[in-house]
Amino acid sequence: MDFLAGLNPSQRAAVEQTEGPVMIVAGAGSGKTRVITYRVAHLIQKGVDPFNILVLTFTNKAAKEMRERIMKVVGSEAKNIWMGTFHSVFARILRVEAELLGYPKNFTIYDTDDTKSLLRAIIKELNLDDKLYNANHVYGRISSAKNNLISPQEYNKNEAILAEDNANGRGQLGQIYMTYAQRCYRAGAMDFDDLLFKTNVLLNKYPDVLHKYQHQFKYLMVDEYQDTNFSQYLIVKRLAAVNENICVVGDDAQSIYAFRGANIQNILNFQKDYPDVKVFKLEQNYRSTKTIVNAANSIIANNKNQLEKNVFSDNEDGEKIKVSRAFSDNEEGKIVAEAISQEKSLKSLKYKDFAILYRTNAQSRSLEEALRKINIPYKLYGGTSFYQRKEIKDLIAYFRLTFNPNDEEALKRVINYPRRGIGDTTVERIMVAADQQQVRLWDVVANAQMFLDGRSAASVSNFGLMIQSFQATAKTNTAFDTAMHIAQHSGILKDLYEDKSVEGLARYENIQELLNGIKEFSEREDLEEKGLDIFMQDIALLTNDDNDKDPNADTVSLMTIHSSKGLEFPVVHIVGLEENLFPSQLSLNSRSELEEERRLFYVAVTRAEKKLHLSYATSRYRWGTLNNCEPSRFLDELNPSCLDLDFKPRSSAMPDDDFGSERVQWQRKENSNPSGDVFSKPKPKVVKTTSILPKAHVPSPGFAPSDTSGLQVGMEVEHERFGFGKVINLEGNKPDIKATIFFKELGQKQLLLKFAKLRIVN
DNA sequence: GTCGTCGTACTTTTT
DNA sequence: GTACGACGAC
Repeated sequence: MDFLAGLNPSQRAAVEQTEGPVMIVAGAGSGKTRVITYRVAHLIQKGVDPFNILVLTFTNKAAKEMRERIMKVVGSEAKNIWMGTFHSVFARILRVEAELLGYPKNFTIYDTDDTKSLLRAIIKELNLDDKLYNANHVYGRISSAKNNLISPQEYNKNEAILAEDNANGRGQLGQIYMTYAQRCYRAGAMDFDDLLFKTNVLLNKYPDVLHKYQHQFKYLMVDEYQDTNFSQYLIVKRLAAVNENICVVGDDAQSIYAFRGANIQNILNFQKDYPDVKVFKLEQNYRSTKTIVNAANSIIANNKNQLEKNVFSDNEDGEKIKVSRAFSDNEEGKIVAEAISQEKSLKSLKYKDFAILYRTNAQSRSLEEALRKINIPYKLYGGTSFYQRKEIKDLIAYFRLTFNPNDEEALKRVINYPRRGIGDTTVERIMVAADQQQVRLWDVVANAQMFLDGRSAASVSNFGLMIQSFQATAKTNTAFDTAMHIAQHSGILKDLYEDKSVEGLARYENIQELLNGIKEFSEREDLEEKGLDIFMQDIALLTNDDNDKDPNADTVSLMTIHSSKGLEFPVVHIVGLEENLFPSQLSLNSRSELEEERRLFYVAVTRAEKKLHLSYATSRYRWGTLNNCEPSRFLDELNPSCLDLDFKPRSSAMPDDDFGSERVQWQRKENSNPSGDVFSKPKPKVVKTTSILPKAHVPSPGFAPSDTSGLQVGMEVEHERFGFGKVINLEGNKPDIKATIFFKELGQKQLLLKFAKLRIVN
């Protein structure tokens, strides 16, 4: 157990507390992965059978890395741990139990594209306005229903939901949801949310099944618990109900997936669910410099709903955070690229020590161009992953159809690709026939002569025979041989081969690559079953980084902040710090959404080990047009003593020269932080300000001080001169209550309530 | 039934 | 500026 010696006291305590409910609140960079790894290793060394351990992670990559690290400590035993994402682990369980729920073991997993395409079809069939019933919107609505375990039947009985839909003029949503669920069922398909929803159904409806898994998983661990939704929460709660050996790990400050149903309350309320929970806080950040940790703390202090913790660093102070201003998105790219080039040679770093993080994928373009221009190698993470490419999905659709001929989305995708004379009209007829005769699409295809006539019957029939021949091939051949056979006989390989354009060539190569991947799978020695059906099982759950050809290549990393979670880099550039971009325009409607954006910024900042660069542009192309941009409010929230600005005031003293060298000053630069307290901000000098930063506050019309006796932490107030701010602390007794208020424009100030003239905003 | 052009919506994040 | 779906011509 010598590995325990390398842990600090709180890490070690968390590792050694193996029994009962445990919550580990792990600040950014506090060695969370280490703790989970060692905790699992410790369990195994104590004699717990790895088959009895279930570890749920947020990404496939995290699971893979963790397994490898555990393997280094306890050896190959680690292979037997149940470890993976919620989706992959419960997909695996659902395949075993599928028939109880009326699904085939080979059920298809519909990805987002399949789901949307099916929804579009349903909306069309129901003769609904596809603008009002936008597929994205409908999907979101159904997804959130499922994540809250609301079935179609319950949806259609729920007065509140129906009233809301009706009020929005979308009274048919319940009908769409119902139809969608039926069609998925008929197709033997589950979407992402179904994997969790149906698991809940399974565990709820079949006590013996629940009992089986409760006793199988004697020890549960959930990573990134702050990002779990209600559906996931309930699965965990049910599974843990017998042994209560449940350990959740997370950081409320890094909860960034509420937009897709994650519920931050899951972690905030864990102590209520398990009153005898042992809580461990990992507060020492080993990753970043003091400057970076302090900056991160100053950001997150603006959020109110938090678990109390004090993240600190014993590392060196490090360099200040460089803030750059560009006049356009392209210039921003240039600034970043040049900064990387310079810093690399100055500090003898490698390209892979650098990461560029942005809010939206669309921002990558200008950065890529700038990097290419000065020959900096880079790697783009995220974006369209390998498995989302059209040609890959086409071939996979044939595979899907082979193992699940009822998979209607796959059928529609390839029934006329490559072209075989089965046009929209014929497909339409097949669907109508299936509806009228109450049979599945595949039944119509397989018996085309019974339902269709003449020419189209022949081509559809031939298509059906081809799929049946694939099924026969699959029965007796390895994954690779089957895949190759299908690629050839479907005509896909030929079709792509004949396309001699650059894109066509790339598509052909992608298919080759998929086939190579399947070949490798076929040759694996650690698997008992190597059929193509096994290879196919998790394919819808694989994402971008699964196809990382050369993880050690020396390249700069480009990715969204969301996908950077869990990673770290010596030097990080966060770009596009502009209002309406970061924070996103769509998040400005509510406090909770804005707080999520702020946590996102916190995540971004805490990726950096040594040096952080921030940048924004004053204009940027969006939707093909040039837009003016304001700097992000998040810049104002950073502790100014951590910053190093590359621009000076655009005040009267300094005439504008040109865009590039136009200098603006951040007024707080010079006089920062006399007290040394990272949160206290200096009294502002009254400076003639620019369009960018603090304006002298003009009180709202009719400004009048409120009665502040009922003032509480979290309230928003307006001060006659200091402007708007939020109460972050109250101390002392009446009448000498002292309020700590974080002013939007000026930062943190302490005021005696009996003197301050404050108007309570809300 | 197929191919091409035009119009629209997209830009939040992903299992 | 792109990508996809709708619609019309052949």
